[in-house]
Amino acid sequence: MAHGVAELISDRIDTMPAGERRAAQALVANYPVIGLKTVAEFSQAAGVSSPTILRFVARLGFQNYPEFQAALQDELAAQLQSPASRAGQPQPSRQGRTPATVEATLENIRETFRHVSAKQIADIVALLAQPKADVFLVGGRFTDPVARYMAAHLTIIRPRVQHLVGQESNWRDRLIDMGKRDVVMIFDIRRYQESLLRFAEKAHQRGVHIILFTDQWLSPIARFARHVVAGRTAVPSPWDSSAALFVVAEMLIGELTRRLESESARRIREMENLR
Amino acid sequence: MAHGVAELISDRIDTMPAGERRAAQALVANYPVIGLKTVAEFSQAAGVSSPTILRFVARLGFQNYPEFQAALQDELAAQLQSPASRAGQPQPSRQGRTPATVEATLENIRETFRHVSAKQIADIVALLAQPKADVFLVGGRFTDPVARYMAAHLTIIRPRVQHLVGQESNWRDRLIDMGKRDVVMIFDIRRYQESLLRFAEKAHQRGVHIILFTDQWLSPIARFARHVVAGRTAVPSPWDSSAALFVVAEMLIGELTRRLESESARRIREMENLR
DNA sequence: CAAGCGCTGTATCTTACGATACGTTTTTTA
DNA sequence: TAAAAAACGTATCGTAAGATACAGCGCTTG
Repeated sequence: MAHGVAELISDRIDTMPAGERRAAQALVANYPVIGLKTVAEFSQAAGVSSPTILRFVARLGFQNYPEFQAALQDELAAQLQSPASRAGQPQPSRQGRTPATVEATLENIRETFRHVSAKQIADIVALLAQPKADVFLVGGRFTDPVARYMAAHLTIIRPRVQHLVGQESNWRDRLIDMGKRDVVMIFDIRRYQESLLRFAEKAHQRGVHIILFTDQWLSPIARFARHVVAGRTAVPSPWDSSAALFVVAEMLIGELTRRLESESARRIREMENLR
Repeated sequence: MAHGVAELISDRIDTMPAGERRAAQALVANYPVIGLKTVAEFSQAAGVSSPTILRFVARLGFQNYPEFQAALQDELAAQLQSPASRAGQPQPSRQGRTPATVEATLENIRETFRHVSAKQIADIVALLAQPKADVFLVGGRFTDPVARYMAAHLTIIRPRVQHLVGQESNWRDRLIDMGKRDVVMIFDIRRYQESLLRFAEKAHQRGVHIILFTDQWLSPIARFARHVVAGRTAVPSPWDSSAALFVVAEMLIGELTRRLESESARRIREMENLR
């Protein structure tokens, strides 16, 4: 039983009363910096009183607060001196602690962006920046939340954003509103959904710009798409990972916000006023 | 002229008298841990007297010793969050190709998992693995899609999963179904939503296990939560990033699936038959 | 070599930080 | 449901830690 403070906490957090557990969680969330501050600051960050902090460190086995801080400092000193934490080398220690799926996800994100060119990003952002274009978003069974996430942000920085929800028939009815200068963003990873393919084909026939977010094996919708972003989805798990597409979505939101800076800033200000 | 303390020192060390220079060297030698200790300890380690230490920090431009320590702590907090900036040098390799927000997101994910213990994951998975427990998910303005994503998967591998949608009043009506052995998963990052807090408080009063997914500054809901997962959300963008929480969600889904392997496999097979 | 200036340490003071006693509220158990 | 136990926060206290005044010493310079 090593005496790393963090390990002490995860060992004993179950036996702690509510207030002390809050202290523990606050410390873990910003480990270890909060513990180096004064009791008053620590207690405020954790939302409890000073005595609760002191009872917390006492429960961890320390005689007093300075002793607790000394332990954190020693730990920190050891950590900063070990060359392992330098460079970008993968930490040997905590491999196995982090599930393999997370490691794979990180690599998926990196690999995804290796295959997305700056020009492609610029082109997509340019499409989305057109103020007169209507923008529609739709996704599949597991990817629709990503579409929803993107829609939630887009709605704020520009007008005419619609997330298509519910049944396929609902989407189809919206086709009537789509024209040549409009944009549809479709999220579709395997197993690819027939309904999305049918919808994409009809949208394509109306001349809409289709931006497809799919996996590396490319949904058949790629056939109709103006832009295709292929995210890596494979992880050692029964499920595919949509994390790479999620990060792509966030990145596009950020880039578009920058591009529309002046206009969206004004728009956001107006929104605040309406509250 | 950034005010990194280390840079300040190397800038001004030449203009310092002998005693203060010894202080500077001692600090640089075990940077920054010595500076976090008391003036007395610092002075002893440097082999000078206390007032010399105080004159030293005054020369660096700090009004008093606590202010100096606060600067070190802030620096440390920033450093621990993005080891990329370790040596102080900017990233050499892939600048320009990958947007900075993506790099930050990758680091956020890594850092998030650095603060999540294996035990905590196991505990949460154990809660979610109870077949008789009802599981509810709810999120805020931008995080609700993450809750939805998780719900979409959970629904498949276990029964009694419900995503709470729509108005706050809708959620409240579901409180009636929640009991001591049930679980509520809440996603809440700043700006924290009052409505979620109110809901969490009432759920807590009913004895429900609350699992909170928040940012590193901890939503006030942490007060009521049995488990708190603090994801890093800061990116160089006007928006916060929920990607780390998204990856946490995927990881939990994967772990739970493994845990429920036999049962969920049977369940999935039955589902296939129903198509 | 002597005089002046500046740096440093000792001693003292003051503040604010950690510790604790106690009353109130909450939770648990009979 | 009531009684007992535990936990939490408020208010207060003692002390340790940072700040300062001042004297001694060394170093530089004329």
